[in-house]
Amino acid sequence: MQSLSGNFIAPLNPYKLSMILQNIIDLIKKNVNRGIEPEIFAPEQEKFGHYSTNAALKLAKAARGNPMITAGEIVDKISETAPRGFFEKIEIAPPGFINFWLSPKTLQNELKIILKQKQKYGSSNIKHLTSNILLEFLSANPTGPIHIGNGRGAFFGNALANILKFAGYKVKTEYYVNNARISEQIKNLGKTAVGESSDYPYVQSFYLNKNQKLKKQLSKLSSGEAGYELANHIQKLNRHFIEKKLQIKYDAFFNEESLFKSKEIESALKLLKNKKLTYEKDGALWFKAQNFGDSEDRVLVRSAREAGRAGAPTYFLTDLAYHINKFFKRKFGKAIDIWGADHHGYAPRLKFALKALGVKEELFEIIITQFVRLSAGGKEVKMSKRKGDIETLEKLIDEVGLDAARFFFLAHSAGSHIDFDIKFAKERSLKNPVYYVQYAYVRCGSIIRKMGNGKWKTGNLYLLKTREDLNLIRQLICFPKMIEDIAKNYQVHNLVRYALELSRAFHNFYEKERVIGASQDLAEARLALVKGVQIVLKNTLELLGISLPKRM
RNA sequence: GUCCCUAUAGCUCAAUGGAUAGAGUGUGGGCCUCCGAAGCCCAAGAUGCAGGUUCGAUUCCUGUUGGGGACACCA
Repeated sequence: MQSLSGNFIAPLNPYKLSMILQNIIDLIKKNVNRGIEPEIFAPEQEKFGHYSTNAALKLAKAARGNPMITAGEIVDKISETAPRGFFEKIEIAPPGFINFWLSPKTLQNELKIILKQKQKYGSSNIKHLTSNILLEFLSANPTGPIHIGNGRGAFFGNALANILKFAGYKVKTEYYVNNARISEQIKNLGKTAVGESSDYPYVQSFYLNKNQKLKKQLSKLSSGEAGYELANHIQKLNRHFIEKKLQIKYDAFFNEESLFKSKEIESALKLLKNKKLTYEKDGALWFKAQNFGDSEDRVLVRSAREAGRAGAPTYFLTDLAYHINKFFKRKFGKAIDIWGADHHGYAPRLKFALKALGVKEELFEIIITQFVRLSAGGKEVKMSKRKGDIETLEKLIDEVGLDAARFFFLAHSAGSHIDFDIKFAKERSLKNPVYYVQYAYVRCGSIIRKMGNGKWKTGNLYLLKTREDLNLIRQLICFPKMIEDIAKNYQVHNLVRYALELSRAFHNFYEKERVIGASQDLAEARLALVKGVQIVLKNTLELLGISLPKRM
């Protein structure tokens, strides 16, 4: 049986919860075999305390010991060295969990910190090692409107960027515009515009019929130029929609076409050739993807197999040049791409290529968002740009509202398929849980408004000791750890669930306890608590991009 | 055929290998002389199937069945 070594470093007053928890983790880690990460988490059930750790279970497993005995040792060590009065109770529960109850004093101290830090509560300004991140998301093709499926990437990317920045990372957001003149989709778009083909049948009804001037102008151009001009027109409309209606601002829009103007396509090719990663076959130039684990080699430059396209770069090459630009020209420390599931099969080759060029695997992450399956009254609706039956995101937002749409998309993990019934979207939007959260915020504001400004002191927080009081504080103080976790695991939907849980704790408090009408001392203390809830709800909703109504 | 995602309550979704699998919605029943009832409380209701690893599996592995998707010198 091993015993614990090392000391718990007690922080000075005022107690800082995050430091104490970190100390516990560090103490445990010192005593645990490498590769085992003990976890401290907020258990779902109240009776398991404010925080809980499985450290003893992990430690005992590694050492083949008895978890209950190991837990006892850990508890001895912690209670020996923790600041006096920090914990109310520490308990060991079978099969070996250690449950911590913070003392009312600790909880109340944390509330003081919330009131003091306000909009900064939960944020961090620690300089992270993998700072300077480029986050690319949405990047819808400029050949049509933003559709409902794009909504996932849009809201997810935007919220993730907010969270990463809040957590202290340096992040730039970017939108990649696939508008290269040489690409087949732009050419086909042009042919459709001048009436030489009908690859994009909705172009007439969506764009040209509404804009005769543009139609006339395009008809004078070659199909290639018409495609480029139309793509730029569509992109302009899409960007306007993204910025004005979705209220998503990007740091940059990057044009695919610019990679040709700057000759970065050629230099990317040169780089690959110099590293001997290419070969010629059947008149095309190939990347040796198999050498890096891909199932087959991939074409970089086309052969004359398709008339008129010999020597043209594939999308793979332009996309690779774009990522070379991210890493080597602009020198981002890390790139995160958010892609729709229809591109998932394409992810490996890009990863292999960047790996071949020396980019460490963990510095290039691709997050795949799964499909949104559309139905109408239970019947599935197929989205096909070609057929012209497009369900635009704009139409959806006009029907259900931006907040409800955002909340719905963000509530689901990126990797899960979601079903969306258009027919019931509006009806369901009235029951959208976003209103549950916003209503909690409105109730906070209502109490604060009624109490009036300036007439009350912060109050004696030690009077907050009912079940509802303490439970509410318990929810509040989870916020910083929540942010920290999401910045690492990108599980944005956890923040949505947190918003719901905090709101629930508040609604419960609201039903069972009084603020106005309590004795003056208690009313002051509860007012402070309500202000704390308002602060954390505001921080949460702002990160998610949900509006904060004063009245509903 | 190969590969990726997925299967949890009537429906839509949660659950970094942990404790009695949570919410919303729907269904049934309660709560406003009291800070806004867009709220609160109570009830019934679920891990596709078969094995394996583990003190412990919704989670990991194998097989199987069903759903979605990708397999271009399109993007």
